Amino acid sequence: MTSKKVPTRKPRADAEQNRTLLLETAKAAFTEKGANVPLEEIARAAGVGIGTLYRHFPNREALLQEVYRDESEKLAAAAERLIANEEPLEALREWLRLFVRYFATKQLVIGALNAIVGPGAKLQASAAHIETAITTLAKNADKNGDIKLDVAPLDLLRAVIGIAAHSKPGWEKSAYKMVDIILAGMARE
Amino acid sequence: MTSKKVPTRKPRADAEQNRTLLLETAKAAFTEKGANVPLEEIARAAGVGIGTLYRHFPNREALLQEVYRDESEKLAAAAERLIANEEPLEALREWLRLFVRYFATKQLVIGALNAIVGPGAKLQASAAHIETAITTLAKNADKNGDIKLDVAPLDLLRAVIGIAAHSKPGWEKSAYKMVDIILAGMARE
DNA sequence: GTTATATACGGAGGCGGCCTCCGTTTATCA
DNA sequence: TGATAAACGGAGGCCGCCTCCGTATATAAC
Repeated sequence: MTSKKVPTRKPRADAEQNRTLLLETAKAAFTEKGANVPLEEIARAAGVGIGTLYRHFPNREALLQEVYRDESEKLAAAAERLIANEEPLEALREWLRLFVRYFATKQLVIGALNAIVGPGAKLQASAAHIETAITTLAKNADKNGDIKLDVAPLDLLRAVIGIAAHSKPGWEKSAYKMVDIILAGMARE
Repeated sequence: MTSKKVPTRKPRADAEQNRTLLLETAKAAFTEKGANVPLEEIARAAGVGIGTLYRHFPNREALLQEVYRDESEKLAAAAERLIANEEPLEALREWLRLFVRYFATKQLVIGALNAIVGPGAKLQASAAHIETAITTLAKNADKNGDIKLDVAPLDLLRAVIGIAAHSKPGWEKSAYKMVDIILAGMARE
């Protein structure tokens, strides 16, 4: 009972084109104007009807997830690389900085992060990647005796995001410092 | 050039009544349903027109500010008391916990906090109280050599709020832990 | 090529929230 | 008991979300 009938024919070319086009347009729009751009504006900019946008992405979160799927995958990959090549604690620290940087250079902030780290997040695609990454890194550092992990790994991100969400201009600096503070605070003496 | 003509007569009684009524209603509504309740719903619940609500409070933030002015003042008072009676570091820690508790028991979270700690916050009433409180406490602990204060005091709140904003059920626990972690991380060894 | 049909398109329109504007009502004061 | 400033209320404009469905078209079978 997986897929009813499968007399399906090949997905239409125009559909796939539009999908891609929408993703590109959306990415630009999110970067430029933040995660709350009216979806209708994105559709217009892409030259398609609003209905088409919604057919491809049932809601804003879905669109955000897809748009930042790349980034999430890169972050996930970075996590693996760091774990392989660095001391656990430094791996964790470096990854957190990477996280900050990724979302500093995009105007990603709040909206998108809600999709990833928020309460409702259906742990899909990007969300899952991010959560796996931070969890692995944190547990790794914990097992290695570097830190005492007595908060949920995601809470580390949440704290950092708190900074991102509220300070406007150069919040990365503050976020970096917060990373160091938090790691220092979790260190086993 | 302070106040043009002052042939002003006494503010009308019904106006003041409505204002108070609105504040009470709003507080209940915010507590029950979070900071995003439709303002029209509040107006309706208070039995006044939407116009009246907007005349008294030009926007949602203004309303939130007023509603939580009490709490802010209490927090400010607590800060003074703690500074007078506790070791600087413990004063800071205790106040941060108080902060968490205050906003845990109301459904305050996100929306309201944006008004206080967010980028646009016009540093009005409550916002000013809170900022003064945390700044004083932090600097106090810094001068006493307990911590090395190399982030903006408000960033401490922001990190904690980050937790509040994303974890649903018992986020206070996590927030408490984060407070301890952060303070430990800022400790001078 | 033609044709049948599943697939995709577009945008009108319903809904709901924000906020303004202004005609009506009313408390205050002389 | 007016005259008048103050306050009220809610209709309506605007905007964004999202759905629905009539229309257009790429695909595949012939």
